[in-house]
Amino acid sequence: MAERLRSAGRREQSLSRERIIEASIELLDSCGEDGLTYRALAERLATGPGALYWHIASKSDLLTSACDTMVAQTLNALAVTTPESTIRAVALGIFDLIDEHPWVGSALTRTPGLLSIVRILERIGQQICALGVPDEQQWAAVGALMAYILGVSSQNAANRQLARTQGLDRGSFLEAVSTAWSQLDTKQYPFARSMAGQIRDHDDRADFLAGIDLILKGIRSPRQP
Amino acid sequence: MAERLRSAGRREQSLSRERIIEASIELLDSCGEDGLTYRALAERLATGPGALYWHIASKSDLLTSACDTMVAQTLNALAVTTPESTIRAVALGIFDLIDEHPWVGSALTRTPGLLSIVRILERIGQQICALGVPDEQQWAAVGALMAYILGVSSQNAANRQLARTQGLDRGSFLEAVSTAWSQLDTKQYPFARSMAGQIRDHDDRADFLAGIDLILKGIRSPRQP
DNA sequence: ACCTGAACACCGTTCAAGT
DNA sequence: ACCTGAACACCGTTCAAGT
Repeated sequence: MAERLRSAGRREQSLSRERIIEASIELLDSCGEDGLTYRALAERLATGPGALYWHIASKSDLLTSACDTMVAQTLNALAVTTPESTIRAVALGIFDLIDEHPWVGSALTRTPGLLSIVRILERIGQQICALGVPDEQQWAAVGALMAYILGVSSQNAANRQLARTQGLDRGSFLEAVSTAWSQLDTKQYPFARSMAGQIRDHDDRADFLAGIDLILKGIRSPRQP
Repeated sequence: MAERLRSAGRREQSLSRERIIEASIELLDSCGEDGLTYRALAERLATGPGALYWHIASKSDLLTSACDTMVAQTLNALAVTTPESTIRAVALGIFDLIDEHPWVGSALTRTPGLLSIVRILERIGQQICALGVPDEQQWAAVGALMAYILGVSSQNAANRQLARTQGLDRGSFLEAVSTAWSQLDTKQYPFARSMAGQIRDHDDRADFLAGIDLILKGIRSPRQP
């Protein structure tokens, strides 16, 4: 990646890839995923939509880059300690990132091969190696953790977004889900019904970590008997 | 400007929710997620876009219903045997469903609270109960499995879609990813580099099942020492 | 009740024309 | 090299008007 001049002291910044991505993140945070349009972005940057195409290849490029900026920031802020607690820290870091910026979740799950994905995978992979997991089991271990982290985080983000769409806060939303589940047919949905109560009071973050520990336990435990 | 040459196929059945969903599934399968538009759907059904709104509330409703139809079909086709092998069967059933119909993956992960999600959760939950998992661990166990199944399946579907976008078959796509990873910076990405070789030859389905077994192992193993 | 199709209010993206 | 803004080819959705 060729570096450009970093003398950013100018008062009126001219358009640049960085500035566009920065404005995109602001727009995504304030208006959600649907709020990011070239027209709104152009207005915010006091330019025309066509100008953006000089710096950004497409909307997908824009979303991907914005997402990668956030992920890189998050990962850089983490301290590295023991392997297992580092894995937990990475997991929680991504969970919180997506919780606060739901659009990161969909960007992350929609486009594979993303640099962001490799960044996260690398962090976790190094810890899996440090744990002494045999070579041939490393891929499965990292794959399971990646899928779980991205899967739960995105699901959580989607939940919040759905709640916001319906104008509910977290409590009322869970209450509504709980009620809906408790009214399911007893014969067809006994398990979902039995979970209805737990849904209402559960702590997303704690449950998320419990799942991570479950997978770590599977990774740690001896080979299948 | 373009004259309509297509003699609209006569409509033998009158419009109905079921017929619209059926046609949507055909369209989604043949043209992908972006191929489902009200205009294309209306043409296929020899009607106008407005007519569809009499039966379907919105596009989101349409996608959700199409997704639910597929999931219900898939789950109904599964035989129930022992708890663990039933969980594996559900997991593989969803994996294959999403592999063959990638749009199901994004519909499933985008909209939570979906009936489809409850259907899958119920099937898995019943098996978790049958395994004798203590009440207070059931939610974490089911949550981990759900997240893993939906996460990996959707990631896999996204990969295939990306490959198709670039006009590559599965082999060439994995080859490309493998090459990209092997060219990453050694200092920054040692783990991803070391996985580059394995990526090329790996079997998605086998890896997916390996992850399921990893989680099942975690569920089975005794409480944290 | 159900269908029609034009119209509305948007999109992402392109491109001749400017500086 | 970089920016402008009108224009193109689409969207989902609505609605007066038909049967």
